[in-house]
Amino acid sequence: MEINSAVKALSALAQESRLSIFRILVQTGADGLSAGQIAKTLSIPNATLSFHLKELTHAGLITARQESRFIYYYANFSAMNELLQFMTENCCAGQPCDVVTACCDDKYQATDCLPLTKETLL
Amino acid sequence: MEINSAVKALSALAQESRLSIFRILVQTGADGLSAGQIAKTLSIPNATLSFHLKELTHAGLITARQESRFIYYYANFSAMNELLQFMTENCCAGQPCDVVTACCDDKYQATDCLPLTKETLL
DNA sequence: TCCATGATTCTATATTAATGGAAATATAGG
DNA sequence: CCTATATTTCCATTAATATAGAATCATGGA
Repeated sequence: MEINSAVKALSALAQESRLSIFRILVQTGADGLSAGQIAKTLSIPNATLSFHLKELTHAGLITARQESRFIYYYANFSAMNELLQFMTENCCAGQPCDVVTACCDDKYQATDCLPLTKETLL
Repeated sequence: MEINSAVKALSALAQESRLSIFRILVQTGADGLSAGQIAKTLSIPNATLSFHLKELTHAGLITARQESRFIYYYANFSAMNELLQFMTENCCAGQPCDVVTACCDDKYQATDCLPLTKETLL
């Protein structure tokens, strides 16, 4: 990841409404939520929400999928992981710790650190 | 962590100079760098750097330590970890993965996931 | 005390972003 | 085709942030 993409992503998240939107999408997972559901949940006027969704989309943090009249938005987990990795890259010059950042993305989970779920916890 | 702190931290990082400053401090670790060293490394005018250092400090992401005429700045790793955790909290409603975010902080490393360093790798 | 060095504050200018009502667009069902 | 619903775009207002030269403050050595 290059710094410009990271700045775009961080700018997108550096706003209360957008951070809230992103977090509920992270918590919702792959199915996502429609714009209307988000607007209702967070009590944000439609026009304002639309503006914020565009910002998050342009930053690559969320993706949209149309289903009939509804547009479902869902978090882009690999974008999030790339951002986390970028922020913590080469932490402490590699010593005495390595950085571990992973969320919902096989690519990261498999190579760096297996997540501790109820299933994998022995 | 509450959302206002997270927004402050993200706003602080959502700027190219500040993100660069933060990253080299993350990479430098506990010793940190003096304002002058940072200014020289990143070719940022003193007044501008001072402004950005204040922003990062107010956001809680870095801390300063005076040593004679020099002021050393260093990353606040627990603030960073709190932020990472806030962003990924309750990811996918806890299924099918758990979130792992940790950097240079025993509290996080010990409980969630041991870092894979040359020493701990087997 | 005087000077050099490191860092911050002051200040003015320039740039960018947030907000939400109203109008426009798109889809689906009757 | 007409209407209801879902969402976006347009727009004007308001507010916040970035930049860096010059002045100021703080520390330590001669």
